[in-house]
Amino acid sequence: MFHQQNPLKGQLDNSLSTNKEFFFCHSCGKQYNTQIGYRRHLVAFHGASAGKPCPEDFPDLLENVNSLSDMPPTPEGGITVPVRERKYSCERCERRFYTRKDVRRHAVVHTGRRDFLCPRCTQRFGRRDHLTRHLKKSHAQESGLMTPCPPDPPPAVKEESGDGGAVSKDSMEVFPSYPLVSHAHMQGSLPSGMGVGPSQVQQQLQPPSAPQQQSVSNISRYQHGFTSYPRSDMDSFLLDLQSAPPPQLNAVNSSTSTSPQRDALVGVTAGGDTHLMPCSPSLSTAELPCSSNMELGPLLGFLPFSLPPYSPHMGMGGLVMGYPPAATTSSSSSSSSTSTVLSGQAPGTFSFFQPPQAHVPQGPAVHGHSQLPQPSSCLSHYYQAFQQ
DNA sequence: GCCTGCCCCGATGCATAA
DNA sequence: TTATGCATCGGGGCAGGC
Repeated sequence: MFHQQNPLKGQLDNSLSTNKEFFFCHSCGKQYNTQIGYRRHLVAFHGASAGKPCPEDFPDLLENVNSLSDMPPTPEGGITVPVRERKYSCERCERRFYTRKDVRRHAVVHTGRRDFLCPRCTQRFGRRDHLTRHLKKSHAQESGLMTPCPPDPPPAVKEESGDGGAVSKDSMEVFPSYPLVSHAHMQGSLPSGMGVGPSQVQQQLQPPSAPQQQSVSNISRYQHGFTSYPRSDMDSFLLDLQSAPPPQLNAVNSSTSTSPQRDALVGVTAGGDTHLMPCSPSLSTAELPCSSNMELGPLLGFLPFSLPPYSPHMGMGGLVMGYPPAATTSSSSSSSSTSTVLSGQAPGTFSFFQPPQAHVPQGPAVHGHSQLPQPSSCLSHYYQAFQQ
């Protein structure tokens, strides 16, 4: 808790390293690997909820709490807050912040936009730094595997180099190819940033693309202890894929395809009767193509199967770059992978429309988001970023 | 001064082992 | 069922570049 600020800091700093430190409860002798666990223990057993985790050990807790309080200074309230004015307020919620940066960043809460897509999984983030952190924490190993393929363990699938922008220098260093582009669009719009946890997103997302991009070793990691893909979901999905009729060519050929994104996925395996899971766990790493000849862009193109589309109304407005529905259909039915589209090699597939009109490709409706506009595909996070 | 990236911190939700 | 671990979310702060 706060009481452990100083010692904690060092511990947290080490949290990402191999040096595990522990949080010891002096009251009951329990030991925890994480600060969170320790704090929850305090709350549960030592009345920390009242603001007194372990009073005997940490008398300065309340003081720290006060100093960290988000409440405005209340002269009579006894909360001693540094006299600093929150000059910048949010237009939508009256909340105030110290800097404009904070206001902009806060806007994501209202827009629900998650423009920062993890190239390794379907996770999306509203903030660049969160994505960066996610990459470092959750995909660090994969990034390590991007170095010249070691014979053993099996190499990871390297991301196809997209023409998308990098999310950050850091991210680029870790993931030189960063196909962020184009999907940000759809992501954007989770119903609302508020109350939409990762798992909720996952429930809307078909969980697949991540494993498709994972090495075998990494897949196991996703299946275990990785909240982004509940194991049950992943298992069922894999079963689904394996039991499903091979390529949805019929879907491709027919306009009844339920999901353009799915079509896009089919495009990945276009021409063959390969399954939708080219990189499924069953795929030996020897079969994993090198990044240089593997197009993974399409894998990302289908991500938000049933996600509520990006809503320009919820966003900051401005141009939205995307596929017109028709173009989406045609491109998806084309034998060429959508990566060409994503890489902008398919002139005419992109269009600007402002805002996306209401021709909603009615896939399975996402409950509770009927008010949201349709999927306006392919909005580069850059575009969105510029809108801010 | 502003913007951006990064980090820290607390809160919270989900998954899982006991 | 509960306790715990892990991940994300959101706000604050700092440093560096422009």
